[in-house]
Amino acid sequence: MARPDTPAAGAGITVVDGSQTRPLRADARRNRDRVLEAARTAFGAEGSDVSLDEIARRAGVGAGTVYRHFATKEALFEAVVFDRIGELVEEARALSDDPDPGRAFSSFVERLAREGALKRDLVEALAYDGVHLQLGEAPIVRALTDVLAELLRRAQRAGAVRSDISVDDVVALLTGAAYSICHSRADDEQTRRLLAIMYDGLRADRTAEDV
Amino acid sequence: MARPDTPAAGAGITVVDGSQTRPLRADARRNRDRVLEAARTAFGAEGSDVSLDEIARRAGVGAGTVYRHFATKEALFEAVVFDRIGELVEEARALSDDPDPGRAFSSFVERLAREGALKRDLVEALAYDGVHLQLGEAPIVRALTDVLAELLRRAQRAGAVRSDISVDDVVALLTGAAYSICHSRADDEQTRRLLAIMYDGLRADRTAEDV
DNA sequence: CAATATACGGAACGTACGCCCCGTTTGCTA
DNA sequence: TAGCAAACGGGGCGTACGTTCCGTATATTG
Repeated sequence: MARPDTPAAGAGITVVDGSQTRPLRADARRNRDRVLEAARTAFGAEGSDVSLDEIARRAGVGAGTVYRHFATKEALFEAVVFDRIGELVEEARALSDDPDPGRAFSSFVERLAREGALKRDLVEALAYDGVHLQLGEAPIVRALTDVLAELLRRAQRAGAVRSDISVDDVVALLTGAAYSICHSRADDEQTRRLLAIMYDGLRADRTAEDV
Repeated sequence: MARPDTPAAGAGITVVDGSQTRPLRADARRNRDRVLEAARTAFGAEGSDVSLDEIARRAGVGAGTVYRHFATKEALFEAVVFDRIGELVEEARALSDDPDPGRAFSSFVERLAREGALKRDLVEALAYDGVHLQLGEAPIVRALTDVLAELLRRAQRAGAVRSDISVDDVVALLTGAAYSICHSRADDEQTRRLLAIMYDGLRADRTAEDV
């Protein structure tokens, strides 16, 4: 992202929400969806440094239209990332009372890593949190952390995962795994191996005696 | 990096080498060293998107001076990264006939991960290879791969590291670990834990039966 | 110390990008 | 269908950055 020095003094622009005010006009609604979809694709494939003009072009709208729906490029990026995180949270919640906590944890770990490996924006958001963005405070991120913590705690209690690690460790590890997978253009076989290594490390019952 | 569309048609600029032609003038030599040192610090701490003007400023020279020694910003970046890789290769070679192959491998893995965690340029170079840069062909990178392969092979033969992984896997894993460590601003304790997890995964003698 | 090749600094150029403005178009309402 | 608020598009502004140019300064040589 570009870290603009001018903090984008928000003009009276229509913002994300949409409640309270009257519903969007039909074309506005349609264009907003198109922009979001184009942004999902672009940010997912190339990360946050796709230009806004490029996204507008792909969405088939003008740049001004994008700004009518999202106050800044960063707001658009956040909207995309929050969407993705929301989907993940939902999946994680569905797993959180699985009778096999070890399996529940491992399948979500794999899900998250694979999703990150495919969607650069996710990795960027998780990794650069606090540097370019400050999305750490967002409720949806909190929700992800919480549900992941729950999965981890249950897996640890069941003895499936080593007990000396925290949610932050898991997130850091997943971020790194996703990063390396998507940047090394790993094929399916290599992806499988990398995830296996990581997961073996996570469940090791011994504490680390060396390294 | 900025991926300039104009491929910087090299004017008759003094290039890295220095052999064959008469030695640099004293001030030129000094400035070149200053630039390299400033670039090491800047690229190491912030990655390749530090501006060239900023590097020149920190080195106490003008932008023109930088270009007299390095044809493009990318060339400067490469010079810094190659330097670092060269140092690592030297260290790896010193370990390559260690009587304990497992320890030799693990200590180099830790060394590389920690170095990457501290030097963003390294992670970037290793990860983005082929995307922004094409440093994969460089002899020094080849040398790193080779010596790492040797360390890995010996560790595997000694039964210290699982046998189903390749050098590429190790590099990808290390890149990811370094990335997550330096971006999550992990403290020493967390760094230790992440490396422990990774290394436990690497030495697991079982093959991955799940995930 | 004079002469000269070498190197220096920083102003200037071209480009890319985030963001805003405004004349024009379009969906909604009566 | 007429009138209007809402929305559109894309040209334009300011900035940042990579790179080049050139008038000036300095190390080197005899």
